[in-house]
Amino acid sequence: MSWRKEQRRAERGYHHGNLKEALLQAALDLIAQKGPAGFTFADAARSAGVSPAAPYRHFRDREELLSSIAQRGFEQFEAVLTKAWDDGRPDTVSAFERVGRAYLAFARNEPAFYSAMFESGVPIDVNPMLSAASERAFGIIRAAAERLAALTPPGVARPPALMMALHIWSMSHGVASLFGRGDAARRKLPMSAEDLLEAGVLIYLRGLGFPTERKGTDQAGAATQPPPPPGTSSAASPPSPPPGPWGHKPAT
Amino acid sequence: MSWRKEQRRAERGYHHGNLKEALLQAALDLIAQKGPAGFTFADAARSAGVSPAAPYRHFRDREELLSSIAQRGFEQFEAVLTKAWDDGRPDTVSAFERVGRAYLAFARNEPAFYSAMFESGVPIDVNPMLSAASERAFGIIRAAAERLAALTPPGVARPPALMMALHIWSMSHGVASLFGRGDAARRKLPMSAEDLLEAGVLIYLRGLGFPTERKGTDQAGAATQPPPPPGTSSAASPPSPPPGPWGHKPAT
DNA sequence: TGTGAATGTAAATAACATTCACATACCTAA
DNA sequence: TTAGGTATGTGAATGTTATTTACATTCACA
Repeated sequence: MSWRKEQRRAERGYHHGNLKEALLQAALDLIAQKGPAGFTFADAARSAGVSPAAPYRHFRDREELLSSIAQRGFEQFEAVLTKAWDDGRPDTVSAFERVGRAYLAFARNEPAFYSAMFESGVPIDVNPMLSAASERAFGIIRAAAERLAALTPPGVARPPALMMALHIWSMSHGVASLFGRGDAARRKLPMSAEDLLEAGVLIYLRGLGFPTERKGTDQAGAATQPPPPPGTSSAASPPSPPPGPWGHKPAT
Repeated sequence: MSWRKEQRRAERGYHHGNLKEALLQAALDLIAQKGPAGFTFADAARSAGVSPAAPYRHFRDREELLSSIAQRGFEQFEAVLTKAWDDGRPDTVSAFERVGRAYLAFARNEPAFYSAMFESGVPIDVNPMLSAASERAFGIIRAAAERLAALTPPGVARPPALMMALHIWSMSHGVASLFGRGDAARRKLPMSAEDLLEAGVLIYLRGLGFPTERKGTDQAGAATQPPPPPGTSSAASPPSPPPGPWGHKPAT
């Protein structure tokens, strides 16, 4: 009985009542603390106040628990991205950038989910439910890219929308993975990960022919406006340097 | 003695003679097979034909072994990138793209090193040797970005060279991590990771004002190849499609 | 050749994943 | 209401791993 943490019999009899949920939550907490590798099945059981064997009634093994967490993560991720995309309102480009920020915010706010999803070594294509959830989440990015692709100015080479989506995903994941989380593998940055990603996406979009000039702080430029050519040279003589995407706020 | 694999006493007496190297190599093989999480200290010892306690004479613990591998990985990585960069020959842009391909090739050819470096959960800033090696490797990308920054056409807003380097690194890592390796976390792609990254980098460079159809704007020797001309539209289908940024070779 | 340092071994401890026989609680059909 | 089936949790096992400790062997070298 030494494993029984704080649970009293009065509170929880022989049956836990909601063990599956409790285990998922406990695992999430443990991953947040010690990374996806550091989490142990036995620890999750301990947190939930059950014997080390109890979890096997709900998950085939440790990996299935991890896989379940990853799946939930993708579901929440999809919801977050969907909300950020907001079907392209108020305009495609600014909504697209908002998706990028939402991506990073998710990685930062839910590091446990993010690790489980992308860094836990769980194979996605083995579990159909998991890969479906992953596909749905990526579908948001892809849908946004499709809309963006339809707006690329003529006269500019345009990659397939899928490829654009993959580029954005790759850069987002790269930034999140290398610089985005506070805990593990921290690398010092002279800027915030958010600023880094935003600037990268803006440059990328400019490479696709989108006008990405910003005025003042951070409102959206309309994507349908006539292209004001990208900013004046920063090397020229700017009396008031354009507040481009690469400001220099201190990193977190 | 059951752990003694195939080693004969005649070959290796009481002392192994080169255990540290053997352990590093064994660990590398194990990581390549089963991922950085799947590798066990005991297994490495078994592979080397020594007792489970022997490795502790050479590494404080399992993590130090992993850390050593990551450090070596960064050293090899630096060498590879240095060679690819070739000090910007024959011209800065094509050399830059070659660095991108070399990045991906390293991730693909040395998945064990790459995992140890970026996905093993080893904290970089704890070990000074490790973080120094990491910095040196990134220094190559940064140096390349500096040179590139000096060439950005006037009239285009330009981010700091460091930021450019971080963008390229992020996209490279994102592509490598999400799509680059054959074994773990495989995601199906309608193109090769190499093509994906190359196209992404080209678009990014275009966003910085670089002409991606190579003409004598600022470079001495264009890249010996006819430019990957971004066709005006993906709808256009030339009779012999050039190996443009977004070709469609089947993924591996 | 003797000695200390380096290197390897064996045994022990503790934690973990996983399985299995068994215990207990819940649920439903008679 | 109750008997039995099912879901859920327990305890005790097995086998593996990380890590430590006391001890053994070999090497380098004075």
